[in-house]
Amino acid sequence: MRKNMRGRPRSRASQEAVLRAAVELLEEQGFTAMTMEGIAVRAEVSKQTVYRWWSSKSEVVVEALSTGYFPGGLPIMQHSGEGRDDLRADLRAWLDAMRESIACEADASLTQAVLVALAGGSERSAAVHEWLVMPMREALERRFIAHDQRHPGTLAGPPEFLAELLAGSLLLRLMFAEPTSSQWVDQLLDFVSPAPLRRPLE
Amino acid sequence: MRKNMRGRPRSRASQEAVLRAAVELLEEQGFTAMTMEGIAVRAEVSKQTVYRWWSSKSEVVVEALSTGYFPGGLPIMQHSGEGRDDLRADLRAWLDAMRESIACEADASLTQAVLVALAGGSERSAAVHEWLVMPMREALERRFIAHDQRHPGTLAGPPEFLAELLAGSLLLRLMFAEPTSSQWVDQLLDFVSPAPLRRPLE
Amino acid sequence: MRKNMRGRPRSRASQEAVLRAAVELLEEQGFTAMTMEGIAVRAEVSKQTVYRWWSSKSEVVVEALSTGYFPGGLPIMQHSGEGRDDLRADLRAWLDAMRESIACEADASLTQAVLVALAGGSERSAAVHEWLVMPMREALERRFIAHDQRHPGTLAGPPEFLAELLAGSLLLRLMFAEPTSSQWVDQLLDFVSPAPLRRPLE
Amino acid sequence: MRKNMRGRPRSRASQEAVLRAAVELLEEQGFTAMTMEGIAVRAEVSKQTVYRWWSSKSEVVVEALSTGYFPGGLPIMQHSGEGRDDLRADLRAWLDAMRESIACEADASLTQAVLVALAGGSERSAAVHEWLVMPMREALERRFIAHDQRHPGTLAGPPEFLAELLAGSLLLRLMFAEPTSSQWVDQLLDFVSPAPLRRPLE
DNA sequence: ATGTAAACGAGACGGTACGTCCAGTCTTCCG
DNA sequence: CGGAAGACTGGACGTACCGTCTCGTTTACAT
Repeated sequence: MRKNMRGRPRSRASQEAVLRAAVELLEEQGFTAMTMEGIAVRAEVSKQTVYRWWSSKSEVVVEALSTGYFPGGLPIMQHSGEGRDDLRADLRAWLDAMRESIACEADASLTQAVLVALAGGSERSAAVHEWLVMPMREALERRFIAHDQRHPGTLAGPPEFLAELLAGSLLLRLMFAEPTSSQWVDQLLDFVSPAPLRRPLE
Repeated sequence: MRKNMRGRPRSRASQEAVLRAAVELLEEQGFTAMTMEGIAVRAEVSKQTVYRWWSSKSEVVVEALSTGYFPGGLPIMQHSGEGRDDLRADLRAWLDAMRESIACEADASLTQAVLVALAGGSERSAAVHEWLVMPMREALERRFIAHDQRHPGTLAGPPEFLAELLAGSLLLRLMFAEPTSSQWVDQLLDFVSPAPLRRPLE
Repeated sequence: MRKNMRGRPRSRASQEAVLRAAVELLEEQGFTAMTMEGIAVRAEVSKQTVYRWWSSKSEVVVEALSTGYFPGGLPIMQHSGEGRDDLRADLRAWLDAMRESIACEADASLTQAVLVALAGGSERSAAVHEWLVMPMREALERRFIAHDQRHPGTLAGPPEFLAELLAGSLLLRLMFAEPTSSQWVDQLLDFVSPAPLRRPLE
Repeated sequence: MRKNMRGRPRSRASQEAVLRAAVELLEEQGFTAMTMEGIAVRAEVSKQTVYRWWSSKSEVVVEALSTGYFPGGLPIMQHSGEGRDDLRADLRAWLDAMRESIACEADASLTQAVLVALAGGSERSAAVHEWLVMPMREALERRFIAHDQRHPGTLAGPPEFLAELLAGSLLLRLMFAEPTSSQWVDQLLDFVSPAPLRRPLE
């Protein structure tokens, strides 16, 4: 049984041009300053075509960001490798990357843009939460769980809590462009995994 | 040396009416939907009078919130009293209050509104950070410090870190209306002060 | 020599549906308010099919009206019959019918619509003139000529002039929904044929 | 008792610029092609200012025309002068002027524009009738009455009828750009005032 | 008491973007 | 190929606020 697709099919070129334009303008002007009209002009597409597929600015932005048009994206926690399992090193690498993101104008404005995008209503709120907050939280959580399995009892608390606390703190700092010092990172590392790297020294 | 104050003095009534109107509209419509024009109408004041004293919507909102026109405000951590010093009980009380705030539509939308208000520029960002984030963080910090002085070594980490992590996590949950369970609160308590209140009982 | 007619032949059903829809919408909404899109929808025909055969709204309307889809049409002057030749009676009958048309909302708005349809350019102007003005003028003229042949010298002026003046006056009244009284009709009759029917009575 | 006029007064400059722009565009593009947006741009006025005072294109045009922004206007019947009283000469002069108007592109398109303007509704219809039809009719009527008083019994009919018939015929010819020959004018003169130039021959 | 001067209300102004509508064209599939 | 469906560009629509600008009015201090 085939599906009967009458009428001119949706133009992939237009769709992509809009999302690309949205990200460009988001970086250049920020969420509040960018306009639907501007997106259409930049994408060389009629305004009607934008409104046909997205009903608001935030919908365009959310789709653009959540389908990978975000140039780079926030740093995600990496696992150090097969044989190695150095949580402390992995965390430090990630926190350093986050430190750059916080200092980076573009990243900060993108985060703010996303926040503004969610201000409209709870539907959007959920989308943003799923796209911005959850990935960071989950990446951290997976890493913590892995570490906990290999070195039981060396974490300061349940993996999901550590993940949530860390994510919350970092996102808030990102939002307010509150820089993180290397000292702060050290303290954080000690806090999350106090034992594993200290005990050997004893 | 006297200051020469010619001309009609600023009307306190107008000033208050504007701030009151701003808060009302913030609750009713959210930050994005409310307008300077709407504020003027609601306050029964001419638009020019609003612009004479505040140059933008976010300035009005920030002043309104930071001078106490915020109806209620977020719960703040209380100290259990002179003789007593039960961190666990104080934290639980505060976390329960936060749980209600998170569930409360008005509080969540106000928090979102405030966060959005900062999206415009870094000047505002600082004001919001100072008004919204710092108070929570500092209240927690003070409490943790007090506890640490009485019961050294029983905190899971440096007071300022615990404060920041907790504040970050809670604000993020508030922002996204992510509810907190009592189970979650229990785990959090165990996490923050694992030993001090339990071990002595053993 | 046969003409080679390849492909699917033009659908008569579609053509008629379009013209019918055009007249319906003309009556319901007037010329300005009706749209090509609306015609297509009402006729249950694709927009392209409309554009394939008519290049503009006024073309559709003009064809619809000039091929008899006009419901009713303006009253036309009748000849009283073979043996009889009462110009005065015929004129009175026709003027009474026109009086009703002028009072009739639908007729007036249709006339206005047709006039508006010509506003675009001179091509259309000619078509409308031919369809709306000429018939009335010619019917009157024929009648006046017939009368003049039987009763020479009893008309107030050359037949073609009387016809033009009458048609002009009546169409203008129709256009502006300016009602005609029976008194006005009397005066008009006296004016057109002052002597022929009165003097003999003296 | 003074009238309290609060608020910034209406700008006469803007008002005039809009009406002037409307007439210019009417001549250049015709009624259908001109747009509210175009009027605003041409008048160097914001679109909102146009809509503040006129709710539609036809309102602007009608006001522009009825307050004298019409460049020239249709020719009006003149009285030949104090001592003289030559209706025939006056009529001939006016009909010659009308002949030029009919041939003139600008005049014809203006007349058509006015017609289109009235198509919207009966409110406008009345305004147009008052501005376009009545003046012509009344000027003719006044002249006929004057002539009738001096030379009773020399007119082909009641002054008001002659006026209406003439106006109707001429306006319809103007509308459809149907030219008038000098021969036609002669016949018309004979028709309107059969006696004055005929009787001497008797 | 009488200026003088700033704050006030009212509201018009030039703008910008909104979100909708329709004109025409183009692209795809079906009969 | 004709026709139905419907996406496309383009541009005007009428509205909502923006932030600025006159106005006439009010209110307090300074003569």
